[in-house]
Amino acid sequence: MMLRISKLTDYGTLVLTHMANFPDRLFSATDLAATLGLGAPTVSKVLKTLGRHDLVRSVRGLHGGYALGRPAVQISVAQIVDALEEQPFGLTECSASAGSCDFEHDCRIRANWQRINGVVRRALEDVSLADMVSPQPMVAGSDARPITGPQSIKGRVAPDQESAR
Amino acid sequence: MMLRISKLTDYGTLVLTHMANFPDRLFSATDLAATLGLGAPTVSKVLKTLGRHDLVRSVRGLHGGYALGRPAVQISVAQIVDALEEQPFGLTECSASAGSCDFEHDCRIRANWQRINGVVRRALEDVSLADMVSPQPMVAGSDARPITGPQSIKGRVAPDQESAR
DNA sequence: ATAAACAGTACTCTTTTGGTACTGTTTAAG
DNA sequence: CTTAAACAGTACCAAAAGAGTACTGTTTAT
Repeated sequence: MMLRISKLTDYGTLVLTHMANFPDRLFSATDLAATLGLGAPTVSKVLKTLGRHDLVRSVRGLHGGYALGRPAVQISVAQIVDALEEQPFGLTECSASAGSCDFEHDCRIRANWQRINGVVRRALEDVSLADMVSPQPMVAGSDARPITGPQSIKGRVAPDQESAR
Repeated sequence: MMLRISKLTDYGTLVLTHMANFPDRLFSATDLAATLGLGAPTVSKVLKTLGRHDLVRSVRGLHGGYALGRPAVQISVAQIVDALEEQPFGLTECSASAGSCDFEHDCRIRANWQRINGVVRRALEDVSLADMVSPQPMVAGSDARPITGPQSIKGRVAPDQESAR
């Protein structure tokens, strides 16, 4: 069960998306928790972390609360992921296995993983909080498509590929 | 520490890549383990799983071993991931949180995550084992690009997205 | 002064992973 | 027909990561 974002990150997008709907209001953590059906301490934790990364702005004291740190258009999913999964980002750690990798194949593999990382990364960067809120971004007919249930590609992999190069 | 592939999957690509270098040989699990510096039982486990998904073919008995189940060009990273992370694929489970999601925002978020999933998925599909072995595939000018170190987008989010297609 | 909120730390419980052990089953070779 | 080298399958264990909670500050409007 991998290649998943953590629940915390999921909560983060939930919370932020909700807040993006009312850009002017100030939300208390308990408020948000109640509205979204999450645990109050959990939401608190998420907000605090988001605050550390300037994705939300906090107002302390009585009648305090949280608001987005900047306009929703300027917050990408990638940034949310970065904030909540304290990690340099990357599908592989690749190195961790120490002396297990640089035998003969001198890790051309790593280069390829980095390329894949790049694509994934961009996918996350290209979706903003504002997109999450507004009806149908779909940004150009580009990536929409029946990508939803691809399981049996069998034989049609690494597509046209010969035409390229 | 998420948005990572599991080590098992990492090992899988390692093993398969190595095998792809010698399409004709038959590799024993212990052989591969020794060559790649991994634990023999671990490699065995990985190979068995890969076999269940027809990514490798096994020959039993003395002098038996494993070979690729089909040409390296027809094996995508997506397929390896699918095989080794028994999971329907998807960055979020989205549903698991039961009654925590469908309040007022009626999950437009989910739709967006699915879109992101699609992009990620395609990135994984577009890299084949053959690509891992050969010098520089880079598929076509499409997804390649200076994607390597994007961190500070700040204010430039959800861009013009491709014009292409 | 007080109460409602954020801030920070530390801890616990559960799940998932990664890895190992053990017991079959198959088959070439002597 | 016995043996040894390989795959096949199951079950298990230990370590790490996630997720959530509790508790103790600090700030500030009333």
